[in-house]
Amino acid sequence: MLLRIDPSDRRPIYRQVADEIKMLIAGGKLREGAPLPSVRQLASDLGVNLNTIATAYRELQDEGLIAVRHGSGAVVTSRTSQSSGAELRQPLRTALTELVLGGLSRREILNLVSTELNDLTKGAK
Amino acid sequence: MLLRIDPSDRRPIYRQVADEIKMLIAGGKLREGAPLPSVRQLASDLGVNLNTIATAYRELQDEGLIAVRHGSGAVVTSRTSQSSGAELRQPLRTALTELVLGGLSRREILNLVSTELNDLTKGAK
Amino acid sequence: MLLRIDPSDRRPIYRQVADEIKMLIAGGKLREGAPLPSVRQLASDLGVNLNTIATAYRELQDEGLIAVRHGSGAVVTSRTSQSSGAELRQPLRTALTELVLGGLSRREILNLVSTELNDLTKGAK
Amino acid sequence: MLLRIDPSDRRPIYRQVADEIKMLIAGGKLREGAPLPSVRQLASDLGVNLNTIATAYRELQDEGLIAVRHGSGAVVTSRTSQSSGAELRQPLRTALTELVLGGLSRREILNLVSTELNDLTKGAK
DNA sequence: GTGGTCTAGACCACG
DNA sequence: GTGGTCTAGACCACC
Repeated sequence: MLLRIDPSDRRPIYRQVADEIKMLIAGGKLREGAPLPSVRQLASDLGVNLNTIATAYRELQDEGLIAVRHGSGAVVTSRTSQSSGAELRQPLRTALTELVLGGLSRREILNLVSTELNDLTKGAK
Repeated sequence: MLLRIDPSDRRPIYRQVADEIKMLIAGGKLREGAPLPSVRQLASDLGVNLNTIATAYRELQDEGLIAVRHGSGAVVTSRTSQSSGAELRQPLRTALTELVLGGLSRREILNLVSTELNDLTKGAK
Repeated sequence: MLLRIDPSDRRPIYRQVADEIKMLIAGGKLREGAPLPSVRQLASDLGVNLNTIATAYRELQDEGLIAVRHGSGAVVTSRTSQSSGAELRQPLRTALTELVLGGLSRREILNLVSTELNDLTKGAK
Repeated sequence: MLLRIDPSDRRPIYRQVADEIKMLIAGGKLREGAPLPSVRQLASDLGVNLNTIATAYRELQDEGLIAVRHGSGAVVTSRTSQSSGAELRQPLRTALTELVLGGLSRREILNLVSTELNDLTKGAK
């Protein structure tokens, strides 16, 4: 499992971890049933506390993306509940605003979105 | 200045305020030189603490979007410092990941992005 | 013995097994003296670890619902020790609280309880 | 805020706290907008760690029962999302099974449920 | 003042 | 082995 955390990122570590795993799932790199590394293993790999990873896994579990069982680790599940559209659009709006302020044209932004969507699924089996 | 804060939004209030002002600037509704309401005035309008608005203005100032002068209020400036590409792309990636997990197709996402970009500049003078 | 375990159920497997057997006993489908499958047999049927079933049987034994003898399997017994009222009421309270928060009226809840009690004994010989 | 935790209860402390607050909300003793004690205050009152209470509050927040904001504490909100019926019935079934095994008759159980529903709303303004 | 996050370390529950 | 919970204490973010 290749994950990287960035200390300069303003998101808390547990969320960075959860978000990266979400990307792997969204991109098809982690399919339903795929096992995730153990909390201890991943904590050791990333050099963070065990509880930090446990919090990340708990968030993913609450969103229905993984199933965690006591003696047998965590596996990817298909998402059962879907978020409402409104909740999904707010972060998109914020991200697009920053791009516009960054000087990108409408065309450049659409190209960037297209590129990012490709990257997301790049290398999926 | 029409701003609305949403208590159910998970972002802190100061960031909601900063983000909304950013959208107005990005959409051309607030152009260079346009005056912003005073910290005191805006705090009163929104019914929030003075420090909350001050923090929002400080963030905008740090990003080079507004200039704050003692005694003469704040005005919109053209952005001087450009963020690096990586910083701009990370929130976009997170937003797109959620859309993919929400079940939207590539085409639907591109349409949504297009719509949001239109909304951003809707009504700009 | 028809038992089903649900991976998406938050209860540990051993408790799901114990709870299902309890329902069979409470509903009269397993009467005093009825033999239970061996730990090995049930573990095999359900595809779970031997220890998991052993833990379930131990819990049932601790509550006086079954008697386990080396070499001769387990049989249902009449319960000898009665739990105190407080211990029985706490899970009921929690369950009712969730129903109320779920928006069910008092009448709807009483109907639901009645239905569940019927289901419990449905098909008992 | 009168809350009690029971060390002999098998539920973790954070869940006991969350469940008790849920009962107060379900019973109308804590209405929409009512402020909850601060994390530190409640932790001190109950003699448990600050993080334990924070976990309880986070669970309530995730269920949409309270809104927690950084500088201004937690307040009760109306629940927005409703759980599905299946999830609500499983704990009820388990609770009823224990009552049947405890020797209570159908009539006694219905009376007990009725009593508990009364207790839940007892004393609500 | 408020809550949020992280650490180190302990002990328990589960399979 | 696995994850879950709790503690004590630290530091940060928000209002």
